[in-house]
Amino acid sequence: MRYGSEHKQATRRRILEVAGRRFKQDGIDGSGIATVMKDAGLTNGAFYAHFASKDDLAAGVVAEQLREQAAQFRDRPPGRGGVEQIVREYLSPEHRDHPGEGCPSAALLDEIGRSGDAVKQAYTHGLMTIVDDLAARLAPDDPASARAATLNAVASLIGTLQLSRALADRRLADDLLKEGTRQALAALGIDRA
Amino acid sequence: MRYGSEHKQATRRRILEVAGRRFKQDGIDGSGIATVMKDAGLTNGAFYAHFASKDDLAAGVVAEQLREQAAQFRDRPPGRGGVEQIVREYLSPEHRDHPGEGCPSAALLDEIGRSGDAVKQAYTHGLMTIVDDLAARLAPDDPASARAATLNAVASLIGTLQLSRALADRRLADDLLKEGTRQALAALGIDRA
DNA sequence: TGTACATCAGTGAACGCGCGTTCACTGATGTAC
DNA sequence: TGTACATCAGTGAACGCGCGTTCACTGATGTAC
Repeated sequence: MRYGSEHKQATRRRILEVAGRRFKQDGIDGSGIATVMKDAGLTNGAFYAHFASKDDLAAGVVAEQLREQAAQFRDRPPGRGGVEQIVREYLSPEHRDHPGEGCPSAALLDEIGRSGDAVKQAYTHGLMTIVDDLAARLAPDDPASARAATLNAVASLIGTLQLSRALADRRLADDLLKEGTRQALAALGIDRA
Repeated sequence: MRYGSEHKQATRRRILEVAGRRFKQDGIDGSGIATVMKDAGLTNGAFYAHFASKDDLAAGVVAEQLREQAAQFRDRPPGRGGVEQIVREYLSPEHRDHPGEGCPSAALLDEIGRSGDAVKQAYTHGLMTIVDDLAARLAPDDPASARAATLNAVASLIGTLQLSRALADRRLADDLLKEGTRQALAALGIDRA
């Protein structure tokens, strides 16, 4: 079946999207290609017309997920107000309870750390784009100076969300999100009015 | 072959130990039971004389790893000085480069978040023991008051180490560890002389 | 003290299953004449 | 305008392999007599 010229790209995008959700829910190791393709409404054989290997897919997913996250962050109100909103939503119980729709870093960070160079490169580039965007909001006159502190704050957010997902005690997890929000806003120099 | 009464316990401990190293290096999903048993000098069939399932092993590994980590932390100098030492070693390039010998939280946190209740319970109990020990060092007169801030600081340490492992850029990863150390010590109220 | 037996940690083959990957094939569509 | 052909995204069966788990069996040792 031959399709229009934009059809294949659309399919590729659909695979990346459903794979992103799957990977974030079940892990990369925990997700099979046949399942991903079924989610995309296709059969397993079609996969290799779009990606060279599962590793290639993982790199593509990581890049695409961070691109989407960067775009979502850019849609927030400008300046520090937008950062405050990002932090509060990031460390919300809703985000904790829906990893499939949430941050790729929180869901996949230690698997990315164990992955090959292609995945790590894609991750590093994607994350630093987000960090630079945030630094520009926090220190518009000299974003470079805020880069290190921003990267560290991002690491804290990721660790806090992950930990809140791993705790069996709901109250403890809720308290951690609240304390994390307070500390993150303070570390970024955002004080509530 | 029948052995002395303490033999089986020793074998169980050996399996937990090698599984801990494997899991931290390759992930839980990424480690097979046959491989773990071979590492322990046994064949696959013997596994089920010690554990009910792979999940049961995972819960045991998580508990044991955190017990060991708590013991290591208790061996440090007393009070805040010990905490400073813990933070500096935790966020060292050596720790980043040897996940198999390092912190179970940093290596496994998002897999633990996806695990069943038994694993999460074991994790929560083990981690809170460590957090309470640290809080007692930081606020000997009222450890309960320091609990939330300490838990949050631990989350930050974990996220920072994980992120430094996922970055493809060595310089960036090194800088993150340094900035993370600075911020962690400040957040815990430990100022250098 | 010497012998027969019970115990049980560990062996190793086998189970069904899903994995990542390959490949001969299909068939709807765009293109050439 | 109508027909023949080339294209190529997607199908679905098959590949070898390692997974978690089961189980009949082994054989060195502790125990009973």
